[in-house]
Amino acid sequence: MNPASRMVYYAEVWEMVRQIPVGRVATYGQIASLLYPPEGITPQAYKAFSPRWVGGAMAACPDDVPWQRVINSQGKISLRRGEGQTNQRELLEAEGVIFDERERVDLSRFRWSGPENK
DNA sequence: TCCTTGACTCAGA
DNA sequence: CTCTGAGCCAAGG
Repeated sequence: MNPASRMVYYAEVWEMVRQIPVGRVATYGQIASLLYPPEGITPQAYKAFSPRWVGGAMAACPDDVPWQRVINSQGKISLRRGEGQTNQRELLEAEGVIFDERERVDLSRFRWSGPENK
């Protein structure tokens, strides 16, 4: 897959993430499932790896993307290796998202319901 | 070209 | 519900 296609995909991810309202969170897999696979990617490959691509997109996201609202399917914050603990949790708490004592979010309560097919 | 790693997920205990 | 382990395909060294 060429770099250009990947950038386009990243841009789509960011666009989707920007639609997550304040006080809500979404999972990597959820974001991925809302987007169409990049060109030249088989459905199987997409299913298997899209969550990590979303992660990759987050790693390179612009400042106007609320990356902190994207967490893993367990409701926990995932950080890139070596990346020190950021204040992602504080950012979310400031938006009204509640973390339990194990730094976990109750997805059944804060999970973003999707683009609402506006 | 080969080998390791990955902001993940799902199934099984 | 929580903890472990295996697997997914591509990118990067």
